[in-house]
Amino acid sequence: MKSEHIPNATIKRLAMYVQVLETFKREGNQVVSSETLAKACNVNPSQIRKDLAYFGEFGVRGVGYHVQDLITSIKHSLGVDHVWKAALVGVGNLGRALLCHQDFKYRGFDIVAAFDCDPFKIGEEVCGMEVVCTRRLKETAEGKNIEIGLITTPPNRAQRAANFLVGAGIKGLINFAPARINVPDDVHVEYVDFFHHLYSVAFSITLDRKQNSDFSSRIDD
Amino acid sequence: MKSEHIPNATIKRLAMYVQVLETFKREGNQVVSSETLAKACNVNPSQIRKDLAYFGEFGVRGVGYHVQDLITSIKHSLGVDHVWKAALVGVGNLGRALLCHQDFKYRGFDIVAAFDCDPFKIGEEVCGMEVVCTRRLKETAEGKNIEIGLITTPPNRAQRAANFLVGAGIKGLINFAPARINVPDDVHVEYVDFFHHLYSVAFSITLDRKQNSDFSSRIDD
DNA sequence: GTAACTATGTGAAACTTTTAACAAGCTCTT
DNA sequence: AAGAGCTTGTTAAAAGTTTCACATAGTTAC
Repeated sequence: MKSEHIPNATIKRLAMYVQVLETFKREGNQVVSSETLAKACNVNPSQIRKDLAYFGEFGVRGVGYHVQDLITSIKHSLGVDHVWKAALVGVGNLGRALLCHQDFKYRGFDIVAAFDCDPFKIGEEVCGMEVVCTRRLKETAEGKNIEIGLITTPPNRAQRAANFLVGAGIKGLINFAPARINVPDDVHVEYVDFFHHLYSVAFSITLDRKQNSDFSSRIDD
Repeated sequence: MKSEHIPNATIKRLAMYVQVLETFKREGNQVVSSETLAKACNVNPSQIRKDLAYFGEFGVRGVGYHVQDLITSIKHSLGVDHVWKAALVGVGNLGRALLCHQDFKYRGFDIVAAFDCDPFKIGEEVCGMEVVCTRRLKETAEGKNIEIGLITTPPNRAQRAANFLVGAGIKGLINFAPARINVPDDVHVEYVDFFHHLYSVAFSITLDRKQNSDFSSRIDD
C-alpha cells in the first residue's frame, strides 16, 4: 500500500506497538505475530497489519515480524530514529518532573533548555540545567537545533510561551497547560491533558454504576 | 436524543469544552454559541451540538448556551460533579509532581494516599502525605472510599501496582507507566503516554519536511 | 401579537476507520 | 521438489463518526 493520508489513531497505536514490542524484546522474544501483538495491545490483528501497511511491508508471511526489526522500522517511519531536541517553558512541579525524567533521552527526546519568567527561578539549576528567562528564549535556542517545545506553564501563560517558542522557529509544541493556544498553520500542537483521562474513567465508572442500579431495580420489580 | 452508546472521542471533547468554557468564564462571558465554542476548540459547531445531545438539551434556541450552566451540565453528565478520591502508587519524579499538583483537587480529584515499595521512601512525607508500603494498600485504602488508582511506577512494576489496586476494589486506573496492564473486565484503565504525543509531533514535522522537499524538487525540475 | 432573526437540536448524507475474508508468499516436511 | 501449514498484505464489507441542512423554538423589534 504505502503513503496516502494516515489516521491519527494509527500514529497513536504505532507508539503503543513500540512500547509493547520493547516489552517483548525485554522478555527475549525475537519474533511476534500480529495476533500475539494484537492480544497484548487489545486491538484487532487486522488493525495492526493495516497500520503497518501504511508505511511498508515489515513482516514475513507464514512467520510474523522480527521484533527488533519492527521496532526499528516503526521508529524510522515515525521519524523518531534520531534524537529530537526540545526546550521546556515553565519550571513548576510538572516542568521539573519532566526535566528530571530520565526516560526522555532514552526514548529519543532530549530537553536541552529550560525557561521561566519568574525572577526567583531564573538562574536556578534544575537537574543540571540552568533556568533562563523566557524573554531570552530565541537567542538561547539559536543554533541549538531545537525542534520541539514543551509548555508546562499555568494556563494563562501558555499562549505567551507558545508565542516565544514559535518566534524561535520551533514547529512542534506539546502543551501540558490546560488551555488552548493559537499558532500558525505550519506549527503542530499536541495537547496533553491528564484530566481527560480522569474524566473518562470517572464517566465509565459512573455509567457502570447507573447500569448496575438499573439492572438491580429491574430485578426488584 | 439522549443515551445510546457514546463515542470515546465525545468524552474527550467534552473535557476540552469544559476547559475552554472555564476560560470563557474567566474572561467574563456569560453566554456562548456553538459556533464561538467550536472556533476556540477547533472543531465543527455541529459536532459540539451533537456531543451535547447525547446527554440532553442544554442550550436555548436563538441564544446559545449559558456558560456556567453548560459547565455544570457537562460535569454532571460526566460524573465529575463530586470529588473523586484517588490513591497513587509509585512515588518517583512523576508521582511526586502529581502529589504536589494543586490543580487536581480543584478539578475534582483528590489524591488521599501514596504508596511505594522502596523501603527508603516508605515513611517519607511528600506534600503532606505519608508514603505507605504498597503491600499495605488494601488495609490503608479500606474505608477511605478511594475510587481511582494512579500508577506512576516504572514499567516493570505497573502490573504489580495494578494488582494491588484492583485487589482493594478500585474500579478505575490511570496508568502513567509505559507498559500495558491486565485487569478484570469491570475495571477501566486509561493509559497516559507523553511519548505518543511526542511521536505524533515528530511525525507531523517529519512529514511536512518530506512534503516540502518533494515540492522544492518538483519546482527544480 | 406578529414577523424577522438567530442559534439550537436532529435526521440523513458523506466520510473515515475498523473488521472480516481471502489470496499471496514464506517455511518446513515428506 | 511439491504440498501442507501458517501468517502476512490487501481488498471489500461493515461499523462508526462527522458534517450538512433544515425544521424547531426562543427573542427582540415593530
